[in-house]
Amino acid sequence: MKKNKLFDAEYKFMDIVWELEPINSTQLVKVCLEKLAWNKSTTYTVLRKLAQREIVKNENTFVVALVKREDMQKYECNELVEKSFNGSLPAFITAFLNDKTLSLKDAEEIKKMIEEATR
Amino acid sequence: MKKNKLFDAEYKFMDIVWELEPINSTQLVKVCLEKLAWNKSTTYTVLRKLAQREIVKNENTFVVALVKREDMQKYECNELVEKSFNGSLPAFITAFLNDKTLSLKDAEEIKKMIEEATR
DNA sequence: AATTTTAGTTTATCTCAATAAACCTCACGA
DNA sequence: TCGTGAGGTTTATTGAGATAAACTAAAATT
Repeated sequence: MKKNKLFDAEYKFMDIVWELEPINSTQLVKVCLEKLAWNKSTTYTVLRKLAQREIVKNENTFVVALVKREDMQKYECNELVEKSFNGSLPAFITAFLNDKTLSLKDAEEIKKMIEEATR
Repeated sequence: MKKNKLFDAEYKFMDIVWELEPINSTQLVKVCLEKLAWNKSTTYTVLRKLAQREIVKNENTFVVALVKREDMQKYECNELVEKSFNGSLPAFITAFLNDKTLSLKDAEEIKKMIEEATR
């Protein structure tokens, strides 16, 4: 199992951590109950597993992400583009844009990014 | 479970089907043995499950994908961008390009796609 | 001091993905 | 006719994700 791969439940959990970190574990239990309908033990189990995988840390009852949202997003992007598109961003964009239209704003923004990333 | 979601093993199987379709099922068993080290029954099991989910069909011993590679890629793109980037292609590209450089060729290609998709 | 709360762990259960052995039927060739 | 191969299915097992009840110890509160 790849270290950074998050299963659906774990992703939902991390969404909460990323939004509220640093957060006291008892408070986290309350939020997970409210947002995910998880009982206390579920939360502690997921927390312990993710801590073992060094995705979060739980120190002095405070929970902090070791892998930040941006890092996880980057990982996911790369995994998908590598797996399904041979590492080709143009191929990804082709698939994504199929049948879609872009707003002028998004188009300008993307063009700017492309300029800046072009060597 | 979402109909189009492919687990790792299923994805590997579909890679083979997409590449070789239409393919006779006994031949498919041989290829899966060679490429994935699967025994015959594993292949027939995965095949049956995917047929039940209408991702492939197996008619008169010939196996054909009902969901083509392009369709699956499109689905995966959309799922990821929706799940992690609120549907925003620019946000996806920001995460993907982090620290990366693009070749001139890729940059031109992307710009062209962006122009064509802009309303 | 007794009780409650906090902050966990251990143990358990269910579902299902991943893989495959054993079994089955039919058709064809020796 | 018998054996083999094709083309499957049934039954089984293991691992792991998802969830949580029961248990535990320490700290805080009454």
